[in-house]
Amino acid sequence: MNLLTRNTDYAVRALIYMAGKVPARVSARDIGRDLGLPGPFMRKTLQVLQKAGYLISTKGKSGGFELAQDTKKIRLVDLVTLFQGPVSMGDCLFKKKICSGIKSCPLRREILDIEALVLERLQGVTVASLIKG
Amino acid sequence: MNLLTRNTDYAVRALIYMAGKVPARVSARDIGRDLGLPGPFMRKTLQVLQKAGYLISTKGKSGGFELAQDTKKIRLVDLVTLFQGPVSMGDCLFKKKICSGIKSCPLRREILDIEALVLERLQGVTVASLIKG
DNA sequence: ACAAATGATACCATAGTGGTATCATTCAAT
DNA sequence: ATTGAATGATACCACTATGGTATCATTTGT
Repeated sequence: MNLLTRNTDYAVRALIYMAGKVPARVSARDIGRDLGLPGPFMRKTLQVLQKAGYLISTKGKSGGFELAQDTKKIRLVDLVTLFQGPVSMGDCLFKKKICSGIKSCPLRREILDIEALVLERLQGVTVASLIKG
Repeated sequence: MNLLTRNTDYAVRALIYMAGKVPARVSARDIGRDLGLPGPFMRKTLQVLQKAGYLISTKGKSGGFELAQDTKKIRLVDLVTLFQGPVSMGDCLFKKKICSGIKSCPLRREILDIEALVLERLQGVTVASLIKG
């Protein structure tokens, strides 16, 4: 079990990296090289971040990516959601009709409780707080 | 993301089912039928529980499975571990040498904190507490 | 014109998961 | 003794998510 996938992990690391970068604009290739991560995959990840509004991209020679938002506003929970879908830890119970008759399945309630805990924690973490921490 | 896999989920449901069963001995087939779950898969799951010491199995006609332990002693965290491996949410960071230089990677610390929370909760839940709840 | 960068896809390999099938073995009932 | 019903132990299959590569088009500074 893994709370973060590589995708999310790489995104966070890239954002932290970019926050301390002057000049702001960096290419995916360079980030990949500096962080020791596969360049093409990093690029795909950055494109997702761009589409989501976290980055501004510039095409052409000497192009690249730069932060579009204050790192205080980029929450870990949103990055997880972006790359891994909504944070829900009890999907299987809904899709299958196992619990159909039982309104308050104790197992499901327990899982949802834990999910709420995790969610709360993830909401409190931002890229900025990670840099400070 | 899912905290429990089907395997674990089925195991928990089967254990709850068996706890309220008289006579104690039930066949995998019957459990599957009564819970609306695939029989052969249920059987495989029960065999894992048996090997782990949670169930006693009896072969032959009118054989089946029965609880080998007090439901108070069967913790959810142990079932998760049994079917899904140790509860650790930050594996990727260790295997890859991303964090190698940085001793106290803030992202990793955050994930480990959350992991500890989840672990604590899972340790507090038993089959017995699920039945009561 | 050219090189370097992103945009957008398509593609591939691998692993985990859910599930089925098969054969051997045991045991109760007849 | 024979038979049927059950587990023990595997082997196998299908599907999906994930990590990662490759390709072609487009943009842009030099």
